[in-house]
Amino acid sequence: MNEKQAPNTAHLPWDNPRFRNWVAVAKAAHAVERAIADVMKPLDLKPAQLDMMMNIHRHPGLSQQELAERLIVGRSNITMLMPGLMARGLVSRETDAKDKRVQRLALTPIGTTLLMQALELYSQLIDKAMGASTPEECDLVGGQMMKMVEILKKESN
Amino acid sequence: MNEKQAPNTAHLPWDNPRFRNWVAVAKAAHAVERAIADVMKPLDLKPAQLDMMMNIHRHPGLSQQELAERLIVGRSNITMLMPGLMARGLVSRETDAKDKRVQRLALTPIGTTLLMQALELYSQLIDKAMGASTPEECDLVGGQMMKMVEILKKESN
DNA sequence: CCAGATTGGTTCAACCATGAACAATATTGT
DNA sequence: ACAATATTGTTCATGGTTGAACCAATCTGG
Repeated sequence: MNEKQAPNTAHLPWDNPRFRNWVAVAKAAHAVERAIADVMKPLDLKPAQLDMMMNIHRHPGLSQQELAERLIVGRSNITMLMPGLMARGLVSRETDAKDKRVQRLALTPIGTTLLMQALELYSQLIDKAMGASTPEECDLVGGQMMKMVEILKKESN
Repeated sequence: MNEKQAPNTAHLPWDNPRFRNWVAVAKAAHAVERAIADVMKPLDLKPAQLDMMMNIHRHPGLSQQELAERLIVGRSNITMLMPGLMARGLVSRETDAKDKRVQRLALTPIGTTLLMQALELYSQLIDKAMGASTPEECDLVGGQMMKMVEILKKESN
């Protein structure tokens, strides 16, 4: 009946390979997030701001609503972060002419420059962290993750 | 041989396979985190609390310091969450006899029961989300992630 | 034995993220 | 045309997470 005092390994979800492996993913994501925060301190950019700027760069002119969807984040979150980025002249915002409700976002030249510096650091960090993986392995990992996001998107409707 | 490392070559970091794929990992982790929060609402457990309980279950008698290290989280975070879990009778805490500084944590029977329910839901969610992946693919993904955590742990010292 | 350095934990103020309630603007059905 | 409805973004109160400052217990090296 009674096992040793060592780690508790009753037969439950730990036997599930998917579950066990996902826990590793979650932990890695958390670890990288913290490492990113460290690396970005010199640029005074936080992970959330970096994510925003990355998406604005890739999809210039998107609305705050679209941005929130992409980041899987509440709309109010965008609203709260925008003033800081605009005050630093990194992001510009103008109301759409056709629909005065929507605010269209874009990076300023200064924002673009800063983003490039940040991405360089980001990329270096990831290269280091994933240095033990071949490009093929990385592609497989990334592919699995994209599938997951798709499935979750469908589920959540 | 001694080519410059091209600071501003045409390499938008999205050309970097590792980087591009990592973004997918981060997004999936975020999406799952939010899905977990939803699924756990009936049990009134938040992801952070769930993570804590999972670790206490696997390593009964660990200290708050050790727990914080495992979760990659500040010590104060543990301190702030403990009262809630103890008030609900989910986690017990007692000061170590040999070293009166350390607080040793354990799940109560109630806490264990609740954790099992939570893990069942968690496991189901992950099974759904990773349903498109074979166990082998999951193992590869999990393996890569564990390598990353190891690398980052070394780097951060 | 004891002064200084270390370690485990707590407190606190600051900052982030969130959802609900709201205002302004579009869209739709009749 | 126009009253319901929906959508976009903001405000606000709440709760989570953090690092620095702090206290108490322990360890270290004379």
